[in-house]
Amino acid sequence: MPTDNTASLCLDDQLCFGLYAASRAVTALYRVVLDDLDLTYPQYLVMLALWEKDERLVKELGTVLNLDSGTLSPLLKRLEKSGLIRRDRQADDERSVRVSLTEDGARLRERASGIPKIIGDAMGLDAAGLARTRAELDRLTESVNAYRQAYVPAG
Amino acid sequence: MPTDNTASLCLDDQLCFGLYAASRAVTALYRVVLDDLDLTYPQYLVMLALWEKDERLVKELGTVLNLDSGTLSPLLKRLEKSGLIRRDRQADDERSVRVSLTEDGARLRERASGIPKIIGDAMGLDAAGLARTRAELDRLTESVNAYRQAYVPAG
DNA sequence: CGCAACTTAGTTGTGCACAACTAAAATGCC
DNA sequence: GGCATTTTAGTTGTGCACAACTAAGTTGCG
Repeated sequence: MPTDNTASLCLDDQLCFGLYAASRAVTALYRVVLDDLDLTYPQYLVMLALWEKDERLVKELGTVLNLDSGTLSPLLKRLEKSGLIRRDRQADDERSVRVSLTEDGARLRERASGIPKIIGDAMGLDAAGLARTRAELDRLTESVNAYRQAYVPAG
Repeated sequence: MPTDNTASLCLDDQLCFGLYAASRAVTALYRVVLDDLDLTYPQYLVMLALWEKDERLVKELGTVLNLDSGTLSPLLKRLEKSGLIRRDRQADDERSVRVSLTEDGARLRERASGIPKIIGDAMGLDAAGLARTRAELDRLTESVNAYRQAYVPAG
């Protein structure tokens, strides 16, 4: 048994592995839940963002979800192909692409309305526990990202 | 502002998105840290498992890391190609493949010894915070996995 | 104006994850 | 022994993530 968890090369001790495992477990649950809507989890996240606020630029979606165009472009193409979104070049700035919901895309929101409750139940946390864990993870994400920005290899 | 976070179709409120973001942030940090060792994060996890206990069956690695052969087989092939591990069929059970460290693979452990501290520092948590968050995530993973096992679509 | 610098999407290539499937070996039951 | 069942790795195909790059449009500065 290591005396210092923060410096052990042991799988079980590491928070990062817990994070990796938890994230995959949640995604696996989303997979079975979203199967009915024919959405993947990242696609669901894009739909969430659009249900919250329609007509977003690709750039905007990238900022909100922390994804680059290398991930978003093909994903959005698939959502367009399945008829949930439209993509059109902005007239006043031909570089930008505006993503908006189709009728089908907007309608899908109702069918998705029960999902947050399912996921919440599965996590077995009350509202306070959810908020607290979420806050902790947000803090951790920010801390790790800040550290990475400042990180210089072998320094 | 929604009155019930557990049932809102809002991106910012959802723990699962926090989890997804945190997991990707940590992986991104590992990417720059592991660049020096020419390992990806999942490859590093396999090496961790082998440093802890050498000579593991593929099946065993799959259990420990929660990965199936569809993920592990090509990953192990890459580790073999880069000279860090060996793979040989078990003599007494030709179905099984035993994965073991090469000299280079074993030696790499020393170069990796500083990594847990870097990651721990980046997370900005003391030992108690790390242990607590880890325990919370483990509980969450188990709860979500149990729920998924029992989940019947539209039920 | 002219052109370099920047911004925005998209493409290409690599490596996970995972579902669905295959192949081969071991097990167990008659 | 014979054969269905199970176990174990591996293969194939899809969809993220992300680095590196390209293409096209916009901005800003001389």
